[in-house]
Amino acid sequence: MEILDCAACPLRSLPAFTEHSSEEVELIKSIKLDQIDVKADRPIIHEGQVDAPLYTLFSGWAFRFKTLSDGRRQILNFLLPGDFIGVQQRMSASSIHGVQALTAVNLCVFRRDILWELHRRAPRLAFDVTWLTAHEESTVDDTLLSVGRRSAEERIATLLVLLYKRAAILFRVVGRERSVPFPLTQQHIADGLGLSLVHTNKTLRKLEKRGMHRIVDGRLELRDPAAMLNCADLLGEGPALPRPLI
Amino acid sequence: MEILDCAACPLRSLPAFTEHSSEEVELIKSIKLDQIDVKADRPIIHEGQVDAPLYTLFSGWAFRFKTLSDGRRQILNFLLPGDFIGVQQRMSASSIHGVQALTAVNLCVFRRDILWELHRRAPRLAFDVTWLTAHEESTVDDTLLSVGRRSAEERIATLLVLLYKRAAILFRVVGRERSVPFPLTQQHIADGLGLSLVHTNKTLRKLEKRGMHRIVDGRLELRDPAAMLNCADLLGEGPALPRPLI
DNA sequence: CGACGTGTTGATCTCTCTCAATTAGAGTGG
DNA sequence: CCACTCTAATTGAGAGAGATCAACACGTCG
Repeated sequence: MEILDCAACPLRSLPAFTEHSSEEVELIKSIKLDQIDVKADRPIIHEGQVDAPLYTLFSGWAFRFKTLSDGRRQILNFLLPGDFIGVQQRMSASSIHGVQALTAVNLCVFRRDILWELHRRAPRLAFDVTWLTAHEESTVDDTLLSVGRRSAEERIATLLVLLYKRAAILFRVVGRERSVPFPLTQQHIADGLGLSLVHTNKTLRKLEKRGMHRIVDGRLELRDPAAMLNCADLLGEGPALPRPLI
Repeated sequence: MEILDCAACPLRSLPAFTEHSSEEVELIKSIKLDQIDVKADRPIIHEGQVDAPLYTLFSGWAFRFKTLSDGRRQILNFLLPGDFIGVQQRMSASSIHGVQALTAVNLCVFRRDILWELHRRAPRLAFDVTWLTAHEESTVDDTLLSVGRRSAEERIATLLVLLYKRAAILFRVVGRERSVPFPLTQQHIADGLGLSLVHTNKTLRKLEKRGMHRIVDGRLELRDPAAMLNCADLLGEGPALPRPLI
């Protein structure tokens, strides 16, 4: 893919995102190194990698994860367009996670020292980075609550509702379409919720038979949003809108 | 307690923390509103509270948590002196967590709009805030890995090791003392690891009988650090040092 | 002295895991 | 065009880690 001009970035024009000043866009443009493609299921950042650059996910889905030495894997959170990748690697020496493409993705690549430069030259953008970081943490908090205290049914309902909401904002629902893109395999769901693959399948099937949702052709449809919300014990937790570095 | 002069802050002089310039200290001083005490087991920030100020934990232990509507509670992470409290509340409209004192604590209170001011006037300090936020997220990441993929034994070993390391840095081990302060009840451990109280007790007891640790009089001693590390599947994950806003 | 919080232990119960086997679709090569 | 392979989804059966229920010990405190 051709390197896009940040000033014409189509992502930023989505209703989900707030405005940048033209100087800010210029700065972003000046620190953008490249724009790259990564194929589905390929690593973006290896677990333990320390010299990774910073990325903004431009298109496609990805996820952050950690693994134990015997291979058990936990997905920490899912990344959608506009999400920032690599702040933790820059900031913390310890406790590294990997990032992997879930679908084919396209990434904007930034100089790895931009964080400091941003803080010096564009406090507003730096503020946004802090915002995004804090926001990502709150997502992990939600997942931790699920994995620690919710039953398998509740966990899955929660995940489906939250991902549906995020996807619905980013991928405008066309016409009377009631479904959103949903590229996760059941293995991804299992690894994201601390469940086994088999139990994930059975639980998913149970919810589907109850008429609560349907996953077909890589799309998710919430057929009974009320029941889903109820099962998830999520009341009015509207997701806040991130301000991506784009 | 008397309001301390930031310039003379005893916390900052600990080897754990890096230097601030005198201008930075002046700025911190100027945005510091107060210094308050909160008794053990008392809320610092209520779940759902939106107008909370920002705090730095000056002394004592605290924890962040979320609860489900039926009362199930998940502790997200434990807070020790130097930790920052309240960034998420400021940044994200959704998904609020509570913060509660675990022991009696003393907190430095900052104006709630300092985040923006910091970014404008002291980029280096703002950078530190981003650092702390990212670092706190990596802590939650570790816990999520534990809760999602580790057995009860492994979870407890992991928690004990990580808390021991943090506490050992902050509360210098006196003389040939091999123990660190450890104010958590078994209920806290259970809520932090997604386990039931009973099972937490039995697992703790099992590890203790194996000679791996001892918890007496609010202090934790790792009697067999190697076995602990091995059980935790933690190899060389030295905790990075935070730069607190103090 | 009784109430309460914390820790301890035994006895069940069950949710979730592990093992195993089958189906269906997509890709590959001869 | 047809074996062959691989991945993802599916379903049944049995096993087990951890939950729940219940009782009791101990120290602190009003």
